[in-house]
Amino acid sequence: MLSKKTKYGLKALTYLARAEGKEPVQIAEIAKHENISQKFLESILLTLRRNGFLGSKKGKGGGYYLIKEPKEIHMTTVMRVLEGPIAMVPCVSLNFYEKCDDCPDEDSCSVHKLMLQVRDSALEVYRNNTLADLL
Amino acid sequence: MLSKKTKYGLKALTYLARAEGKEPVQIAEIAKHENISQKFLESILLTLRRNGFLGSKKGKGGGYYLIKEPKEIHMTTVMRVLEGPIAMVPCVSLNFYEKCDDCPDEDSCSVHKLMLQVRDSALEVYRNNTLADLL
DNA sequence: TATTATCCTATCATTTTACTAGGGTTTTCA
DNA sequence: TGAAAACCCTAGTAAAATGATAGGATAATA
Repeated sequence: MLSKKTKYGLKALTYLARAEGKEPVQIAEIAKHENISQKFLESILLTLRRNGFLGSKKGKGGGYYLIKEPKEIHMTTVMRVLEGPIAMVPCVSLNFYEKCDDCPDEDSCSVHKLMLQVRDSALEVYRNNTLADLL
Repeated sequence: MLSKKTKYGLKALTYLARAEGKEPVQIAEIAKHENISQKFLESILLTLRRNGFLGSKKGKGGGYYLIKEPKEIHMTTVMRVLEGPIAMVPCVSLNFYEKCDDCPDEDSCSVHKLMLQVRDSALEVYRNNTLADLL
């Protein structure tokens, strides 16, 4: 299941992309429009800022804004930051690889075989989508 | 993340497929070979039996066995039984559809748009794989 | 009838998730 | 200059899911 964190993060990014070129957008405004708990959204926007997706401005008239063009924001990176590994098992993860404790041989493991395909198909989707594609 | 339940279930099915044609296989044997907690595996095999994948025999010489040919066991059904919905959000689920509380309009929802593609790509993989393909 | 092995329910510890609390800090603007 | 606006940051917490265990009931076999 997609976590709410990721879901809300994607919605916030979309909202900001639609408001692009204008003034910074306040957390409260996004939270209200997208029906998200404001405090929770605050923490999500914070991680998006720390990971280079958003800029922010403090004080009155402040808020958040995209620091890249929507077409430069790839879903692979968004998903990895918000949701974590794209692979469903660590032993097929490109960026978070880990060997299974139990499994002695990956090559003969049926789970490995299947999840490799699932990972590749998900990656293809994420690679083919930027924020601009979701507007 | 793939749950251990699904992972172990897949491994058990694979094990049984490789032992096909022979006598029923005992839980203990599968648990040992695949490094799975026996009691946990017991409950998994039980749900696989209840969902029509396995047959069982009690008493001495008993155990579990496949009741279909490996090539008749599709990953879509296995995944749905063990892991639940294939979709990452209920609003794009074919078999477990649910409307989102927050989202007023699915057609304009960026999350919906993206997750629809992810679901389709995962489905394609699962549809193209039977248990026989994983051996 | 003793042994083997599945069947079944309940419980439990751990982890993750989704969220809340409660301030601190910076900027703006009257 | 000072009050209000808005982001910054850490910590905590309730609920749910997960992974596993306990303990016996039932059925088949020899």
